[in-house]
Amino acid sequence: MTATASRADGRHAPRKRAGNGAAPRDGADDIGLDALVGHAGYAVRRFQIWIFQDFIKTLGEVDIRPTQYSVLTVIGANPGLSQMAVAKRLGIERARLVHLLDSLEQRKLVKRIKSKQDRRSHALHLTAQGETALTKFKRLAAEHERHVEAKIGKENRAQLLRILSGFT
Amino acid sequence: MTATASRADGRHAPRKRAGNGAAPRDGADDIGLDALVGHAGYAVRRFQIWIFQDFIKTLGEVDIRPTQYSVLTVIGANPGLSQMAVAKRLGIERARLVHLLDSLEQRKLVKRIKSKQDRRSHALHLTAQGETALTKFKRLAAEHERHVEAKIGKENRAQLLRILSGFT
DNA sequence: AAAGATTGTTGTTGACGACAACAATTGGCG
DNA sequence: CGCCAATTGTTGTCGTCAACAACAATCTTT
Repeated sequence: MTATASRADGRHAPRKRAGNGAAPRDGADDIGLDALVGHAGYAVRRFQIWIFQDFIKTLGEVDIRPTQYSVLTVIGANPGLSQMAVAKRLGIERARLVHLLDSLEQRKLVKRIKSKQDRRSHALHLTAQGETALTKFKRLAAEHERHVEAKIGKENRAQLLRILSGFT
Repeated sequence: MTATASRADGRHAPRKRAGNGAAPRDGADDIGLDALVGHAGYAVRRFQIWIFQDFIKTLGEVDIRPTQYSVLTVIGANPGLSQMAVAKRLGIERARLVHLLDSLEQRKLVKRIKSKQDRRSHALHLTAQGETALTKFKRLAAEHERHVEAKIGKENRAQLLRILSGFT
């Protein structure tokens, strides 16, 4: 055999100080992402993780997660909606919404009222407690939104909302 | 009971044709999101769902998901990294990376080579098969990226990448 | 050499999306 | 009218993913 480190699989070395083939580099700081940078999905994923974590932390004192907040907001703005309508509007599976509403109803924030027009469906309403609570949630959500501004800049946040306005 | 649909909880109607209190509106088209619009997190979540679904579909023929793609890309660009380094760089739990690598190793795309410097860690490399496969994956990923451009516009995509460049 | 930290691994928990099946009810159509 | 298809809420399963906790093997520090 030749002296050139076998490589029985017969491929060219990946053009980047691949070296001996068993030398782990740690650091994790100077690692190039190369092709990964330039992928919109990757950037969006990382940002979405950050933004959700900040939301969860900022609304941690009231124990409200982003999805719960969106449900409460939609019901608050459109009382009487059916579960199907809420699910469709928010892009949530109606099966998933069942559990979300179970939780929110247990916490006395939401009521399911049996509709008389369509006895299959429920008309969703905020309770009195739910409305006052939502006011507080909105205040905390606004605080979270300010964190976003502080992170990416007021101008950039506005641009972001404009660019993604088609997905709401 | 009176004719006014009880409302024993005694609250004012939430200012929007709440009406009888048990009238579900369907449609799901003309539902106002009100406060939800204007939340960066909501727009980003919806967009992220869309973009991932397109990625999964576009790379469906090769059965590669976004996270798998990111792992392959980083390893391909930085051969010899340890699992810890990859996990830290991509913001993945090292526990999660174990399963990801199990899968990729079964498919002969990645090799775990026991390091001689630090016998706790593994040096990660693409196999020959993995390198040629990654080339194809990148071509499909570029196609996916063109879908994104078609969806939000070339200019907006560039702006998005610029705004979120701090999260890569 | 002993104590503490790191690496890979296994396991659990909980949120979440995707599906499938089901009972009750409604609506369409012959 | 009566029957069949569709809709609504519900329950359940499966797979992905983040967050922890615990552990053995190994390194590092003292």
